[in-house]
Amino acid sequence: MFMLIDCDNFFVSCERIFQPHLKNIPVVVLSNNDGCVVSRSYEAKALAIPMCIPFFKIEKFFKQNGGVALSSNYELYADISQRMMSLLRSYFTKVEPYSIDEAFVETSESTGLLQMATNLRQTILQQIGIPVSIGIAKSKTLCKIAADYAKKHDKVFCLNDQETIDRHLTQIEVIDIWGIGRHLAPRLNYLGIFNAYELTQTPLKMIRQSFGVNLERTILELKQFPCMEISRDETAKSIISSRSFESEIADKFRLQQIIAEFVDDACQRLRRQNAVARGLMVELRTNRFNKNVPFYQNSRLICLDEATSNTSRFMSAMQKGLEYIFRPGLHYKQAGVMLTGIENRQTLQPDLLSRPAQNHKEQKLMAAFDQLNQKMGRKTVFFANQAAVPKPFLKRGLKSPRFTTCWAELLTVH
DNA sequence: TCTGGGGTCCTAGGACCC
DNA sequence: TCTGGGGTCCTAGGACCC
Repeated sequence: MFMLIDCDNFFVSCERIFQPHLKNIPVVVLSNNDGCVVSRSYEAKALAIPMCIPFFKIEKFFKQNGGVALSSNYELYADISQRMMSLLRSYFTKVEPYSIDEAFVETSESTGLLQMATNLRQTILQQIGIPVSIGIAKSKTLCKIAADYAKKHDKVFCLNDQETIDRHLTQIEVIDIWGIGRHLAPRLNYLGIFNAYELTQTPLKMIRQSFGVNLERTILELKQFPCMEISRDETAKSIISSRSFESEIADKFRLQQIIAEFVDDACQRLRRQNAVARGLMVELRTNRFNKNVPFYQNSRLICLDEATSNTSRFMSAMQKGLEYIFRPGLHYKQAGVMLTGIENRQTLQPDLLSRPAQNHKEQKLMAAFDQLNQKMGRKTVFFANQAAVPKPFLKRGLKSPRFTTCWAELLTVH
């Protein structure tokens, strides 16, 4: 059996751990640049604040109704998430963190699961301080449906008896099924398929032919035939670091300095996973909401001769890629980099022409680099194409302190 | 005025091989 | 007029997720 542990209103719940005065009032957390609403308390949902709405569109209404908005504090959320994942790992051997606020677990137990989940929920609430909902079923897709139901009712729900499943599936519109989005749903509706039960009654052969293997799997999962395992692959397949800017940037040098920060960030994350990457893609975008000038978006993938985690190799690749895609005169609103072709260092197939001694030296250099920055503080050492004191390019005026990851911002009790 | 930042997987099509 | 059959690998783009 699978269980899905899904945090309730995760970002808002994280903020409430250290700021109890935020309880029982409407709270939203905003995306970078305080752009869009990305997490809502139940009180905010009751005000009919939609997910992902640009904040400026509802700011006035929200504040008039006593709402509090916060900039996103990803360091805090990531730390709380890690605590929850490690708690789950202490109870289950098969744990798959699916997103920052969700994890699938697998258990060989088949009875007493509802009680187990209820206890787990209590433990997480007590030890981490986050309320969760738990769905239990024979497949991940059914777990998703069970967890959605749990969220609205008793916080823990098990879908394992065929009659209950069929009854539930008739209530679920196809758009609300995990794996069916805004493009597939209308196509299914056109064929007269509106709810999840109707979908399970559709011939698989036709689905496979017209919609591909993913939808076929989804249907099998709805019929209690698990098609997705718990993934234990800890190494990411790609690492992205990208941002929109508060205001547009036309200056190449400034842009290059900012993208260097993204490269540094992505490479640090790469090394934390004990992995190496073969390529770097750099991307630029102008403002897609500005109707007065044409939208420009371009990216370039630079492949390295050999997989590495040495930041300087990726810095050169970035500079090279930027030359291809930078157009003078344009005003850029967003930039980013992506590391691709990532492999774990342990299982890496070495290059025939590689120079082990050189690689070893580079590896030691980066280890020293990371250690210095860890011990002495961020940016103690940095690359020459980065700014010593980066000029901020993000709007984040409503951010809470990094209560758990920064000594200077610890919670103080008066 | 103001509009996020991550990820995964699959498929189609092109270039190439014998 | 008519032009095989079997592959691999890579990339771009699309669909989905949170």
